[in-house]
Amino acid sequence: MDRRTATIQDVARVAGVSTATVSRTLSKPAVVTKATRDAVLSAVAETGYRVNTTASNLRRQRTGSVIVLLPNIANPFFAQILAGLSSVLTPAEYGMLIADTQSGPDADARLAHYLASGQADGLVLLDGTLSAEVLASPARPPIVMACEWMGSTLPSVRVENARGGALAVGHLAQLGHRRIGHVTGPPANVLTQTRLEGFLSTLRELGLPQNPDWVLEGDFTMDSGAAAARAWLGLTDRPTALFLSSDEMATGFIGEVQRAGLSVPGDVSVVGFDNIEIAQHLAPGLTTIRQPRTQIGVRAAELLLTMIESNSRDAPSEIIEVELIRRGSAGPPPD
Amino acid sequence: MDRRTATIQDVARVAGVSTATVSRTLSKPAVVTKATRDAVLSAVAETGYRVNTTASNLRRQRTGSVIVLLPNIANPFFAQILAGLSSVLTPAEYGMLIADTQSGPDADARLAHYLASGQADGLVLLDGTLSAEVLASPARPPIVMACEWMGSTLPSVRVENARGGALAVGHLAQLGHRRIGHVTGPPANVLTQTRLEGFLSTLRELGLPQNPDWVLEGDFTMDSGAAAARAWLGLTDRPTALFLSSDEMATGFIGEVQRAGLSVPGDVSVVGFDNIEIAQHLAPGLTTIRQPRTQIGVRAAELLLTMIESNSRDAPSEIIEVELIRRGSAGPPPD
DNA sequence: GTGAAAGCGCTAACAA
DNA sequence: TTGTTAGCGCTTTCAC
Repeated sequence: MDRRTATIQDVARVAGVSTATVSRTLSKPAVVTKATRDAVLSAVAETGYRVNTTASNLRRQRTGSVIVLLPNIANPFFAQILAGLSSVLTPAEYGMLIADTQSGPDADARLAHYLASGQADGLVLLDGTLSAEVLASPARPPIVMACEWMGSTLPSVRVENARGGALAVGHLAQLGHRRIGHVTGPPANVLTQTRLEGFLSTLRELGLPQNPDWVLEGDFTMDSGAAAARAWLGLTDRPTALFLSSDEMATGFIGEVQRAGLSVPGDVSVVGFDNIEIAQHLAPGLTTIRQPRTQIGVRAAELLLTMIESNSRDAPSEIIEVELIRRGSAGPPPD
Repeated sequence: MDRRTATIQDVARVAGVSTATVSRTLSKPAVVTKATRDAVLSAVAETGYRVNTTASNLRRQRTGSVIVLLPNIANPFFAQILAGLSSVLTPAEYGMLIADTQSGPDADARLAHYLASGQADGLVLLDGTLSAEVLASPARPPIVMACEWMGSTLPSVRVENARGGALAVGHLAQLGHRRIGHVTGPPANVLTQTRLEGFLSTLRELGLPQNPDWVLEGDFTMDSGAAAARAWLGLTDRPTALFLSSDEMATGFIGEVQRAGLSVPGDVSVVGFDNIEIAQHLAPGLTTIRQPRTQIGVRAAELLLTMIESNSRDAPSEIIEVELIRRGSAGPPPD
């Protein structure tokens, strides 16, 4: 019993055919006669043969993998998109290589590296802060954006972020709020911009006041939500409701407000964004804008595979809808 | 300007040397003269050459990637271990391939497949429910377990799970509780077993009552924590404190208890396990057992790389310490 | 210190 | 339908 794994040569010898026939049998079984197919398959079983992916890839001038570039794997938000990506890529026999842009120093350089390296048949970008020039690379593989990106014309799977902001404000206004504030994500992030836009334009449409003091800066984390709560507590002229650009921030916000002895929604109404798992387990439940993250991953992967297989660098972008989820954290304003 | 990327041949031609010299210059620069090294490096710059990893791997009989087998990428718990793994594997030029055992039907078969496929230089297992026999595979690559696994003798990075259970019970007992319950993870899971053991043995040591009605079954999710809360509410003879085998469950539990109009820790004290991010943002903050997940990933990756590079199938296992984090969710029992 | 040459294991023309 | 053959791009002896 040999320690080394069997090669296609071994199978060919055992089956009494050429290596080409073995290869054919495995990749397009219809093209060989049943007799040879049976012989080959039993030789495969006997030898325990598995194709050597590396050799196959080299010969076929492909890599069999897709690189996913994201800011932070540990963020549950991305983790769920990854799950969606994986559910499509794995069955299609593509490996998913994950590159964390936060772990290294220069994210742009990393991207440039991956573009040039030829280490992947395609790229999925989940980081909206990368610089666009990098993509000028001449022989780059197909790329799909799974987030918004200012001024990019790349094929993308995007969520109706502006509409999410609009839904949030609309809901709060309908509950009777007129003094509505916002906690943003990190300023450089496009999601931040778009949700803020939806927020502001809806205030305008509804004729509600726009007070710059009521727009607080966050960075999507729970910590920054808690900080926003402290800032809100310190305002002399507090808004009665807040739309926060992520559920994580909303969670941190609510916790801090409650620890200060105030009540949600009694003293302040809160609407988040994402509908992460915890939203329904908080007390009160978190009213939020649902964005289907697994689906974003699934569609992005499908788009990318289409591009890879048709050897195209372009594909129709896709918009994924958001939805308001009503729970207990938003109610009528205090009299 | 050619569309195709430059090969080692192109570099050799431009530099006026052989391909062997180019290869040497790039892998062990010390072995060539400064003159040739300079010529080669400038030719590399000029042509924009990058080594073709696939070809290199084929020639060197390696794959350059590590497979990580886990139950569910979307789980933030695993996501953080992945971050740790990635922070070691990426700089070492290993790709990290992620295989989700939940997405396919037969996890054991998947594992067997990966073991035999030769698609990776090493494996990291994060799934404690896989069957041990599968590992009998003859020519398998190095494997590291980053979780406990009944009866396995594989090199592993483990956490002091039993001690965690003991710390939780000890803390609650010290606060004055004598009626202490437990919410477990899924029964098949080894973590479940070990934490339960720590829980039970400490009750015994401290002479506290062991009531089977006070041990509720969960599955680590927030939903199951909420369900446990409903079960607890339905008990005629309620424990005054609970140790839950995950922070997610504790979060779901607290939310549901609060929605029922009761208070934590006023009516019931809660201790979780993990110290996930939200623990400090709940109101009250969640008292819990900290396990350093990123570090688990880091150590597992380091262990695996050592094994790969020394071509060994064995390595000393490692235990990572846990720690009690005191916050507000555990207090004295109600009189 | 450097070059020539032999493959790693596979697939896809092309020929038979 | 099947076999022959020529590489994919690289690394590594083995000579010099």
